[in-house]
Amino acid sequence: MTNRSLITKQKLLDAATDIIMEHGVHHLTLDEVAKTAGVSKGGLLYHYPSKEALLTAIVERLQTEQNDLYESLQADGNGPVEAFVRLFDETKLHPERSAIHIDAEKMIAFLTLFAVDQEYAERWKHDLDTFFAQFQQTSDPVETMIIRYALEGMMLSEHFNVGVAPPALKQDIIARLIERAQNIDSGKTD
Amino acid sequence: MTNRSLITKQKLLDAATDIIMEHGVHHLTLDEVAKTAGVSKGGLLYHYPSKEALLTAIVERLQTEQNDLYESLQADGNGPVEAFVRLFDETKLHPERSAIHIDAEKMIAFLTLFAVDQEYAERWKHDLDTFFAQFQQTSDPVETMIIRYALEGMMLSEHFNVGVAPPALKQDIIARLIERAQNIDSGKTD
DNA sequence: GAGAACAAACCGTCTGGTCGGTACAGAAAG
DNA sequence: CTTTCTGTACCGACCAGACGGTTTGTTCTC
Repeated sequence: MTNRSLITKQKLLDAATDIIMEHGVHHLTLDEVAKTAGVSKGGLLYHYPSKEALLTAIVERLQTEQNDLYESLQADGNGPVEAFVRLFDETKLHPERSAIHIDAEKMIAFLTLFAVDQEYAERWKHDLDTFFAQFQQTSDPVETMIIRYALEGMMLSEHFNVGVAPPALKQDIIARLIERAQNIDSGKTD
Repeated sequence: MTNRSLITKQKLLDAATDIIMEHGVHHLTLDEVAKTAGVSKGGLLYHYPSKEALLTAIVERLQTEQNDLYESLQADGNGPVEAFVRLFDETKLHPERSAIHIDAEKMIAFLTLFAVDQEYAERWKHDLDTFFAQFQQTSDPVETMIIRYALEGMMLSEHFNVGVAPPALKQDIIARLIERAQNIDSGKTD
């Protein structure tokens, strides 16, 4: 795996992610990905021998990026629940770390792939299950799950631009979620 | 529109919804819908002259079903926010009203269609925006939005069966959401 | 029997994937 | 130093199947 090869692969994954985000999976064709990445179709299939391999690579990159960010947020002193909340507002908090930043929109790409084919969901189900299992071990599992669900619903709404909250309200929502997350992390049962 | 025709149309919409729910949009082909509904492809296209017409009909049915249920919940004495929460737990609350019941899973079909093609989202964006606008007019817009987002995130999780809460925990979550919804509807600012 | 409701063969396009070939960088050979 | 060889990276024409939609014909209902 030379450096050149690695760059091309990144370009392809970026292109594919962009297409999903901007136009929806329906437009995610091999020709379109290759064109967007500035690579020929043959070049694409040289690196990712099938569409499924490409999709797998997308999700795997999202997975590791998110995990890295989550761990760095915890290393910064955030509790597990608060770190999760800040995952969704990372852009504004640490713009300098944008290289490893996976924003809420990218996670949508994840969910979108799931929606297209249920079999996809099965493949990463275990990883996600173990990740979310910790949220049932906090000082207030009910509130923790509400926070988690709220964040996921929020990014859903934002992505499809349906019934979105005005920026000011959104800030208040995040603030309240962070406040509650801190309470949970510090063991207060409210 | 004879009675026979109406039954066939319902069968087709049911089949299409089922396919989306169980296998994902990728498997939603005209042949598959026709086969599942026990109708020929020609029969399908007689009623819905294009795939887009079929998809439109699906979403429109979901829209009206949900609106009907929401209004009947409000007529039962639930406040606007509480009614929205109960929308997601309707099966257990009013099993006898299952005919007009639109459960969380069906709403996923909605979102799934959006995921496939962003252009789809535009078509119903206005309707949804006006529906959700009322949630910013409650006694506690921040909490109202959190409740709404939480419910949407919850059905997302349930549908993809990813990191789902055990039944007992889920009950507690719904209970707490209803409690808060009642507070909001009754004007308590917490 | 007339129109509505449906069946089934058929067609054109789109798209995932194949395949033979090219460009080029470096190693090996002379 | 020049030539030859080799493997990586990439190109683009082409193919086969899938899928949306058409057309033509048949059956059911009134």
